[in-house]
Amino acid sequence: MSVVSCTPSIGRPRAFDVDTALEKALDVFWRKGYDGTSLSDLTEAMGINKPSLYAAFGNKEQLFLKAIELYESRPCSFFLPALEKPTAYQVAEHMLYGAAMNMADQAHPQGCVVVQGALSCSEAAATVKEALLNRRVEGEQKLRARFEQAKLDGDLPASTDAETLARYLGTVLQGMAIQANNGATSEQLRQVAEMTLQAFPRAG
Amino acid sequence: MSVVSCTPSIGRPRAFDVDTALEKALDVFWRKGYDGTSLSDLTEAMGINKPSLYAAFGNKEQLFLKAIELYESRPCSFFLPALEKPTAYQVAEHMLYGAAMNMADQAHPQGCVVVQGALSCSEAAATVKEALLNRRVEGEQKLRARFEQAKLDGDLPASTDAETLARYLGTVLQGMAIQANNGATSEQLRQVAEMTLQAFPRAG
DNA sequence: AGATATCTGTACTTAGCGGTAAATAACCCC
DNA sequence: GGGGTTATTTACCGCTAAGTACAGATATCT
Repeated sequence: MSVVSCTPSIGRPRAFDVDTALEKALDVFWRKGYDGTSLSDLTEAMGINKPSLYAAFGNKEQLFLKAIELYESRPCSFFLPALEKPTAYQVAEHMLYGAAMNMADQAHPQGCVVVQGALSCSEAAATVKEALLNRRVEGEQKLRARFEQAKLDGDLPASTDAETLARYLGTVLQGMAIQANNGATSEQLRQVAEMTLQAFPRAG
Repeated sequence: MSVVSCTPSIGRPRAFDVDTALEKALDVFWRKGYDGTSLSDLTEAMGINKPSLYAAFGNKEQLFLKAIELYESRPCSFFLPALEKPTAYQVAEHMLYGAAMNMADQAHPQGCVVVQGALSCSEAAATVKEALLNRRVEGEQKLRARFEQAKLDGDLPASTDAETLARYLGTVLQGMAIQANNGATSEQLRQVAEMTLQAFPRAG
Protein backbone atom coordinates (compact mmCIF):
# COMPACT_ATOMS: atom_id res chain seq x y z
CA MET A 1 0.00 0.00 0.00
CA SER A 2 1.33 3.35 -1.01
CA VAL A 3 1.46 6.16 1.52
CA VAL A 4 0.03 8.60 -1.00
CA SER A 5 -3.00 8.56 -3.28
CA CYS A 6 -3.11 6.05 -6.11
CA THR A 7 -2.81 7.23 -9.70
CA PRO A 8 -6.01 7.33 -11.81
CA SER A 9 -6.07 5.48 -15.09
CA ILE A 10 -7.30 8.33 -17.22
CA GLY A 11 -5.39 11.46 -18.22
CA ARG A 12 -1.71 12.01 -18.77
CA PRO A 13 0.33 9.64 -16.59
CA ARG A 14 2.84 10.93 -14.04
CA ALA A 15 6.37 11.18 -15.34
CA PHE A 16 7.83 10.38 -11.90
CA ASP A 17 7.37 7.74 -9.26
CA VAL A 18 5.52 9.20 -6.29
CA ASP A 19 7.13 6.93 -3.69
CA THR A 20 10.62 7.49 -5.02
CA ALA A 21 10.04 11.23 -4.96
CA LEU A 22 8.76 10.97 -1.41
CA GLU A 23 11.92 9.10 -0.40
CA LYS A 24 13.96 11.95 -1.82
CA ALA A 25 11.86 14.49 0.05
CA LEU A 26 12.33 12.54 3.27
CA ASP A 27 16.07 12.58 2.76
CA VAL A 28 16.10 16.37 2.42
CA PHE A 29 13.81 17.00 5.39
CA TRP A 30 15.91 14.60 7.44
CA ARG A 31 19.12 16.46 6.70
CA LYS A 32 17.83 20.03 6.80
CA GLY A 33 14.76 19.97 9.00
CA TYR A 34 11.42 21.51 8.07
CA ASP A 35 12.41 25.16 8.38
CA GLY A 36 15.79 24.59 6.76
CA THR A 37 14.29 22.93 3.69
CA SER A 38 13.10 25.12 0.81
CA LEU A 39 10.81 24.12 -2.00
CA SER A 40 13.77 24.48 -4.36
CA ASP A 41 15.70 21.97 -2.25
CA LEU A 42 12.77 19.61 -2.55
CA THR A 43 12.01 19.96 -6.24
CA GLU A 44 15.69 19.63 -7.08
CA ALA A 45 16.10 16.47 -5.03
CA MET A 46 12.82 15.01 -6.22
CA GLY A 47 13.52 15.84 -9.85
CA ILE A 48 10.15 17.51 -10.40
CA ASN A 49 8.73 21.02 -10.72
CA LYS A 50 6.74 22.83 -8.11
CA PRO A 51 3.30 22.35 -9.67
CA SER A 52 3.90 18.60 -9.84
CA LEU A 53 4.87 18.63 -6.17
CA TYR A 54 1.75 20.54 -5.20
CA ALA A 55 -0.51 18.35 -7.35
CA ALA A 56 0.89 15.15 -5.87
CA PHE A 57 1.45 16.11 -2.25
CA GLY A 58 -0.63 19.21 -1.43
CA ASN A 59 1.94 21.56 0.00
CA LYS A 60 5.19 21.62 1.92
CA GLU A 61 3.56 20.78 5.23
CA GLN A 62 1.57 17.83 3.89
CA LEU A 63 4.61 16.60 2.01
CA PHE A 64 6.54 16.61 5.27
CA LEU A 65 3.84 14.70 7.10
CA LYS A 66 3.70 12.12 4.31
CA ALA A 67 7.48 11.81 4.44
CA ILE A 68 7.23 11.09 8.17
CA GLU A 69 4.62 8.41 7.52
CA LEU A 70 6.99 6.85 5.03
CA TYR A 71 9.85 7.09 7.52
CA GLU A 72 7.96 5.17 10.14
CA SER A 73 6.69 2.51 7.76
CA ARG A 74 10.05 1.75 6.17
CA PRO A 75 11.33 -1.81 6.37
CA CYS A 76 14.46 -0.75 8.27
CA SER A 77 12.36 0.80 11.02
CA PHE A 78 13.15 -0.82 14.36
CA PHE A 79 10.71 0.61 16.87
CA LEU A 80 7.50 -1.34 16.30
CA PRO A 81 9.18 -4.70 15.58
CA ALA A 82 11.10 -4.43 18.86
CA LEU A 83 7.82 -4.07 20.76
CA GLU A 84 6.89 -7.58 19.64
CA LYS A 85 9.78 -9.26 21.44
CA PRO A 86 8.75 -11.77 24.12
CA THR A 87 10.22 -10.05 27.20
CA ALA A 88 10.64 -6.46 28.35
CA TYR A 89 14.39 -6.85 28.42
CA GLN A 90 14.46 -8.13 24.88
CA VAL A 91 12.23 -5.27 23.79
CA ALA A 92 14.72 -2.80 25.21
CA GLU A 93 17.64 -4.75 23.84
CA HIS A 94 16.34 -4.87 20.29
CA MET A 95 15.24 -1.27 20.38
CA LEU A 96 18.59 0.01 21.62
CA TYR A 97 20.71 -2.11 19.32
CA GLY A 98 18.36 -1.36 16.43
CA ALA A 99 18.72 2.35 17.10
CA ALA A 100 22.51 2.04 17.36
CA MET A 101 22.62 0.31 14.00
CA ASN A 102 20.08 2.52 12.28
CA MET A 103 20.82 6.02 13.48
CA ALA A 104 24.46 6.02 12.47
CA ASP A 105 23.83 4.19 9.21
CA GLN A 106 25.62 6.03 6.43
CA ALA A 107 23.03 4.90 3.89
CA HIS A 108 20.82 7.80 4.97
CA PRO A 109 21.10 10.99 7.05
CA GLN A 110 22.16 10.44 10.65
CA GLY A 111 19.83 10.55 13.61
CA CYS A 112 16.04 10.46 13.56
CA VAL A 113 13.83 12.76 11.55
CA VAL A 114 11.10 12.53 14.19
CA VAL A 115 13.54 14.03 16.69
CA GLN A 116 15.35 16.55 14.52
CA GLY A 117 12.81 17.44 11.84
CA ALA A 118 11.24 20.36 13.72
CA LEU A 119 12.55 20.49 17.27
CA SER A 120 12.87 24.26 17.58
CA CYS A 121 11.13 25.97 14.71
CA SER A 122 9.22 28.94 13.35
CA GLU A 123 5.50 29.49 13.89
CA ALA A 124 4.98 28.36 10.31
CA ALA A 125 6.21 24.93 11.38
CA ALA A 126 4.07 24.68 14.50
CA THR A 127 1.83 21.99 13.01
CA VAL A 128 4.65 19.67 12.01
CA LYS A 129 6.45 20.30 15.29
CA GLU A 130 3.39 19.14 17.15
CA ALA A 131 2.97 16.16 14.86
CA LEU A 132 6.53 15.03 15.61
CA LEU A 133 6.10 15.68 19.31
CA ASN A 134 2.98 13.53 19.33
CA ARG A 135 4.85 10.73 17.60
CA ARG A 136 7.59 10.82 20.18
CA VAL A 137 5.14 10.81 23.06
CA GLU A 138 3.05 8.07 21.49
CA GLY A 139 6.15 5.96 21.05
CA GLU A 140 6.85 6.22 24.75
CA GLN A 141 3.25 5.40 25.59
CA LYS A 142 3.54 2.26 23.51
CA LEU A 143 6.69 1.37 25.39
CA ARG A 144 4.97 1.98 28.67
CA ALA A 145 2.01 -0.19 27.71
CA ARG A 146 4.44 -2.91 26.67
CA PHE A 147 6.16 -2.75 30.05
CA GLU A 148 2.86 -2.82 31.90
CA GLN A 149 2.11 -6.01 30.02
CA ALA A 150 5.54 -7.34 30.95
CA LYS A 151 4.70 -6.82 34.61
CA LEU A 152 1.58 -8.95 34.13
CA ASP A 153 3.65 -11.50 32.24
CA GLY A 154 6.05 -11.62 35.15
CA ASP A 155 9.15 -10.67 33.18
CA LEU A 156 9.37 -7.34 34.99
CA PRO A 157 9.19 -7.02 38.78
CA ALA A 158 5.74 -5.92 39.96
CA SER A 159 7.40 -2.96 41.66
CA THR A 160 8.66 -1.58 38.36
CA ASP A 161 7.55 1.94 37.40
CA ALA A 162 6.67 1.26 33.77
CA GLU A 163 6.21 4.93 32.96
CA THR A 164 9.66 5.92 34.19
CA LEU A 165 11.23 2.92 32.55
CA ALA A 166 9.65 3.88 29.23
CA ARG A 167 10.75 7.48 29.66
CA TYR A 168 14.28 6.40 30.47
CA LEU A 169 14.45 4.27 27.37
CA GLY A 170 12.90 7.05 25.28
CA THR A 171 15.43 9.49 26.65
CA VAL A 172 18.36 7.30 25.68
CA LEU A 173 16.92 6.62 22.23
CA GLN A 174 16.36 10.32 21.58
CA GLY A 175 19.81 11.07 22.95
CA MET A 176 21.26 8.53 20.54
CA ALA A 177 19.72 10.53 17.70
CA ILE A 178 21.71 13.56 18.84
CA GLN A 179 24.81 11.40 19.24
CA ALA A 180 24.44 10.19 15.67
CA ASN A 181 24.25 13.81 14.59
CA ASN A 182 27.43 14.40 16.57
CA GLY A 183 29.13 11.84 14.38
CA ALA A 184 29.02 8.85 16.72
CA THR A 185 29.48 5.50 14.97
CA SER A 186 27.16 2.51 15.25
CA GLU A 187 29.77 0.77 17.39
CA GLN A 188 29.94 3.70 19.79
CA LEU A 189 26.16 3.80 20.01
CA ARG A 190 26.15 0.06 20.61
CA GLN A 191 28.34 0.59 23.65
CA VAL A 192 25.89 3.20 24.94
CA ALA A 193 23.09 0.70 24.39
CA GLU A 194 24.99 -1.89 26.39
CA MET A 195 25.49 0.50 29.26
CA THR A 196 21.86 1.55 29.18
CA LEU A 197 20.76 -2.05 29.60
CA GLN A 198 22.71 -2.24 32.84
CA ALA A 199 20.14 0.08 34.43
CA PHE A 200 17.35 -2.09 33.09
CA PRO A 201 15.52 -4.33 35.57
CA ARG A 202 16.01 -8.01 34.85
CA ALA A 203 13.36 -10.63 35.11
CA GLY A 204 12.37 -11.12 38.74
CA MET B 1 32.72 40.80 31.94
CA SER B 2 30.29 41.35 29.13
CA VAL B 3 30.08 38.82 26.36
CA VAL B 4 30.00 41.59 23.75
CA SER B 5 32.19 44.57 23.00
CA CYS B 6 32.29 47.46 25.48
CA THR B 7 30.68 50.76 24.59
CA PRO B 8 32.93 53.67 23.61
CA SER B 9 32.67 56.88 25.61
CA ILE B 10 32.33 59.28 22.72
CA GLY B 11 29.43 59.61 20.32
CA ARG B 12 25.75 59.07 20.96
CA PRO B 13 25.22 56.47 23.66
CA ARG B 14 23.23 53.30 23.07
CA ALA B 15 19.58 53.55 23.94
CA PHE B 16 19.41 49.84 24.95
CA ASP B 17 21.31 47.49 27.18
CA VAL B 18 23.40 45.12 25.09
CA ASP B 19 23.31 42.22 27.54
CA THR B 20 19.58 42.50 28.09
CA ALA B 21 19.05 42.52 24.33
CA LEU B 22 21.28 39.48 24.00
CA GLU B 23 19.21 37.65 26.62
CA LYS B 24 16.12 38.36 24.56
CA ALA B 25 17.83 37.13 21.41
CA LEU B 26 18.86 33.94 23.20
CA ASP B 27 15.28 33.36 24.25
CA VAL B 28 14.07 33.61 20.66
CA PHE B 29 16.80 31.39 19.22
CA TRP B 30 16.15 28.88 21.97
CA ARG B 31 12.46 28.65 21.14
CA LYS B 32 12.62 28.84 17.36
CA GLY B 33 16.08 27.61 16.40
CA TYR B 34 18.44 29.42 14.06
CA ASP B 35 16.56 28.76 10.83
CA GLY B 36 13.18 29.38 12.43
CA THR B 37 14.16 32.78 13.78
CA SER B 38 13.80 35.83 11.54
CA LEU B 39 15.42 39.21 12.05
CA SER B 40 11.96 40.61 12.68
CA ASP B 41 11.50 38.08 15.49
CA LEU B 42 14.79 39.25 16.94
CA THR B 43 14.35 43.00 16.64
CA GLU B 44 10.84 42.77 18.04
CA ALA B 45 11.96 40.74 21.06
CA MET B 46 15.06 42.84 21.61
CA GLY B 47 13.16 46.11 21.25
CA ILE B 48 15.62 47.57 18.74
CA ASN B 49 15.78 48.22 14.99
CA LYS B 50 17.80 46.27 12.52
CA PRO B 51 20.63 48.79 12.08
CA SER B 52 21.15 48.80 15.84
CA LEU B 53 21.29 45.02 15.85
CA TYR B 54 23.83 44.93 13.05
CA ALA B 55 25.95 47.67 14.65
CA ALA B 56 26.00 45.93 18.01
CA PHE B 57 26.23 42.26 17.03
CA GLY B 58 27.47 42.02 13.43
CA ASN B 59 24.82 39.86 11.83
CA LYS B 60 22.38 37.07 12.59
CA GLU B 61 25.06 34.41 12.72
CA GLN B 62 27.35 36.33 15.06
CA LEU B 63 24.40 37.27 17.22
CA PHE B 64 23.54 33.60 17.55
CA LEU B 65 27.09 32.65 18.49
CA LYS B 66 27.17 35.41 21.11
CA ALA B 67 23.83 34.23 22.47
CA ILE B 68 25.32 30.73 22.84
CA GLU B 69 28.30 32.15 24.72
CA LEU B 70 25.89 33.89 27.03
CA TYR B 71 23.89 30.68 27.43
CA GLU B 72 26.92 28.75 28.59
CA SER B 73 28.17 31.44 30.94
CA ARG B 74 24.87 32.01 32.71
CA PRO B 75 24.74 31.54 36.46
CA CYS B 76 22.09 28.80 36.19
CA SER B 77 24.37 26.75 33.96
CA PHE B 78 25.04 23.36 35.52
CA PHE B 79 27.57 21.60 33.33
CA LEU B 80 30.92 23.10 34.33
CA PRO B 81 30.11 23.37 38.06
CA ALA B 82 29.20 19.69 38.13
CA LEU B 83 32.64 18.79 36.74
CA GLU B 84 34.19 20.20 39.93
CA LYS B 85 32.51 17.69 42.22
CA PRO B 86 34.91 15.45 44.14
CA THR B 87 33.93 12.04 42.74
CA ALA B 88 32.85 10.75 39.33
CA TYR B 89 29.55 9.62 40.76
CA GLN B 90 28.87 13.03 42.24
CA VAL B 91 29.79 14.65 38.93
CA ALA B 92 27.19 12.52 37.16
CA GLU B 93 24.69 13.05 39.94
CA HIS B 94 24.93 16.82 39.92
CA MET B 95 24.92 16.98 36.16
CA LEU B 96 21.85 14.80 35.78
CA TYR B 97 19.85 16.45 38.55
CA GLY B 98 21.00 19.88 37.37
CA ALA B 99 19.79 19.05 33.88
CA ALA B 100 16.48 17.73 35.20
CA MET B 101 15.93 20.95 37.11
CA ASN B 102 17.15 23.29 34.40
CA MET B 103 15.81 21.85 31.17
CA ALA B 104 12.18 21.79 32.25
CA ASP B 105 12.39 25.13 34.05
CA GLN B 106 9.43 27.24 32.97
CA ALA B 107 11.43 30.45 33.48
CA HIS B 108 12.92 29.98 30.02
CA PRO B 109 12.33 27.83 26.92
CA GLN B 110 12.52 24.09 27.50
CA GLY B 111 15.44 21.93 26.55
CA CYS B 112 18.94 23.06 25.60
CA VAL B 113 19.75 25.56 22.89
CA VAL B 114 23.05 23.81 22.17
CA VAL B 115 21.06 20.71 21.27
CA GLN B 116 18.09 22.22 19.50
CA GLY B 117 19.40 25.50 18.10
CA ALA B 118 20.52 24.09 14.76
CA LEU B 119 20.28 20.31 14.76
CA SER B 120 18.99 19.86 11.23
CA CYS B 121 19.30 23.07 9.28
CA SER B 122 19.81 24.86 5.98
CA GLU B 123 23.20 25.38 4.39
CA ALA B 124 23.02 28.99 5.56
CA ALA B 125 23.16 27.68 9.12
CA ALA B 126 26.07 25.30 8.56
CA THR B 127 28.47 27.43 10.60
CA VAL B 128 26.27 27.63 13.68
CA LYS B 129 25.38 23.95 13.37
CA GLU B 130 29.04 23.07 13.50
CA ALA B 131 29.63 25.45 16.40
CA LEU B 132 26.91 23.72 18.42
CA LEU B 133 28.14 20.29 17.43
CA ASN B 134 31.63 21.21 18.62
CA ARG B 135 30.25 22.38 21.94
CA ARG B 136 28.43 19.11 22.45
CA VAL B 137 31.48 17.06 21.58
CA GLU B 138 33.76 19.21 23.73
CA GLY B 139 31.39 18.80 26.64
CA GLU B 140 31.71 15.06 26.35
CA GLN B 141 35.47 15.28 26.09
CA LYS B 142 35.53 17.25 29.32
CA LEU B 143 33.40 14.57 30.91
CA ARG B 144 35.72 11.90 29.64
CA ALA B 145 38.79 13.70 30.97
CA ARG B 146 37.06 14.06 34.32
CA PHE B 147 36.37 10.33 34.42
CA GLU B 148 39.94 9.50 33.45
CA GLN B 149 41.01 11.59 36.42
CA ALA B 150 38.49 9.74 38.59
CA LYS B 151 40.15 6.46 37.63
CA LEU B 152 43.48 7.84 38.83
CA ASP B 153 41.78 9.10 41.98
CA GLY B 154 40.44 5.63 42.57
CA ASP B 155 36.77 6.60 42.64
CA LEU B 156 36.12 4.76 39.41
CA PRO B 157 37.25 1.16 38.81
CA ALA B 158 40.42 1.01 36.71
CA SER B 159 38.53 -1.17 34.24
CA THR B 160 36.07 1.63 33.47
CA ASP B 161 35.81 2.78 29.86
CA ALA B 162 35.80 6.54 30.48
CA GLU B 163 34.95 7.38 26.90
CA THR B 164 31.86 5.19 26.82
CA LEU B 165 30.79 6.38 30.25
CA ALA B 166 31.06 9.99 29.09
CA ARG B 167 29.14 9.20 25.94
CA TYR B 168 26.44 7.42 27.90
CA LEU B 169 26.03 10.40 30.19
CA GLY B 170 26.08 12.79 27.23
CA THR B 171 23.44 10.70 25.50
CA VAL B 172 21.10 10.85 28.49
CA LEU B 173 21.65 14.59 28.94
CA GLN B 174 20.93 15.28 25.30
CA GLY B 175 17.94 12.96 25.46
CA MET B 176 16.66 14.91 28.43
CA ALA B 177 16.71 18.04 26.27
CA ILE B 178 14.34 16.30 23.86
CA GLN B 179 12.23 15.09 26.77
CA ALA B 180 11.91 18.65 28.05
CA ASN B 181 10.74 19.65 24.60
CA ASN B 182 8.22 16.83 24.79
CA GLY B 183 6.78 18.50 27.85
CA ALA B 184 8.39 16.34 30.55
CA THR B 185 8.44 17.96 33.99
CA SER B 186 11.48 18.41 36.20
CA GLU B 187 10.18 15.66 38.44
CA GLN B 188 9.86 13.27 35.53
CA LEU B 189 13.36 14.12 34.37
CA ARG B 190 14.61 13.62 37.92
CA GLN B 191 13.31 10.06 37.81
CA VAL B 192 15.17 9.47 34.56
CA ALA B 193 18.29 10.85 36.21
CA GLU B 194 17.84 8.44 39.08
CA MET B 195 17.51 5.51 36.76
CA THR B 196 20.52 6.59 34.75
CA LEU B 197 22.66 6.58 37.85
CA GLN B 198 21.83 2.91 38.36
CA ALA B 199 23.97 2.09 35.35
CA PHE B 200 26.78 4.21 36.70
CA PRO B 201 29.77 2.38 38.19
CA ARG B 202 30.17 3.00 41.90
CA ALA B 203 33.45 3.56 43.64
CA GLY B 204 35.47 0.36 43.61
C1' DA C 1 30.05 76.55 20.54
C1' DG C 2 31.87 73.64 17.01
C1' DA C 3 33.86 69.45 15.39
C1' DT C 4 33.72 64.69 15.67
C1' DA C 5 31.96 60.29 16.60
C1' DT C 6 28.39 57.14 17.40
C1' DC C 7 23.61 55.61 17.58
C1' DT C 8 18.57 55.63 15.84
C1' DG C 9 14.70 55.44 12.63
C1' DT C 10 12.94 55.21 8.05
C1' DA C 11 13.13 53.54 3.86
C1' DC C 12 15.23 50.90 0.75
C1' DT C 13 17.69 46.82 -1.97
C1' DT C 14 18.26 42.28 -3.65
C1' DA C 15 17.12 37.68 -3.35
C1' DG C 16 14.50 33.91 -2.16
C1' DC C 17 10.42 32.17 -0.12
C1' DG C 18 5.80 29.31 -0.61
C1' DG C 19 2.41 28.91 -3.83
C1' DT C 20 -0.29 29.39 -8.43
C1' DA C 21 -2.32 30.66 -13.46
C1' DA C 22 -2.31 29.37 -17.91
C1' DA C 23 -0.81 27.12 -21.89
C1' DT C 24 0.73 22.87 -23.68
C1' DA C 25 1.61 17.84 -23.88
C1' DA C 26 0.36 12.98 -23.22
C1' DC C 27 -2.67 9.62 -22.13
C1' DC C 28 -7.64 6.79 -22.30
C1' DC C 29 -12.20 6.01 -24.13
C1' DC C 30 -15.45 6.17 -27.61
C1' DG D 1 -9.33 10.82 -34.77
C1' DG D 2 -11.82 13.81 -31.42
C1' DG D 3 -13.20 14.84 -26.51
C1' DG D 4 -12.20 14.58 -21.83
C1' DT D 5 -8.80 14.34 -18.27
C1' DT D 6 -4.63 14.84 -16.05
C1' DA D 7 0.47 16.12 -15.88
C1' DT D 8 4.20 19.21 -17.19
C1' DT D 9 6.37 23.55 -18.23
C1' DT D 10 7.12 28.32 -17.89
C1' DA D 11 6.30 32.29 -16.01
C1' DC D 12 4.62 34.70 -12.55
C1' DC D 13 2.36 36.36 -7.85
C1' DG D 14 2.64 38.63 -3.22
C1' DC D 15 5.39 38.37 0.66
C1' DT D 16 9.22 38.13 3.67
C1' DA D 17 13.96 37.25 4.20
C1' DA D 18 18.68 39.32 5.46
C1' DG D 19 21.15 43.24 5.11
C1' DT D 20 22.15 48.51 4.25
C1' DA D 21 22.19 53.88 2.86
C1' DC D 22 21.27 57.89 4.62
C1' DA D 23 19.65 61.59 7.24
C1' DG D 24 18.85 63.21 11.77
C1' DA D 25 19.69 62.85 16.83
C1' DT D 26 22.72 62.86 20.89
C1' DA D 27 26.63 62.34 23.16
C1' DT D 28 32.03 63.71 24.20
C1' DC D 29 36.26 66.38 23.23
C1' DT D 30 38.55 70.58 22.39
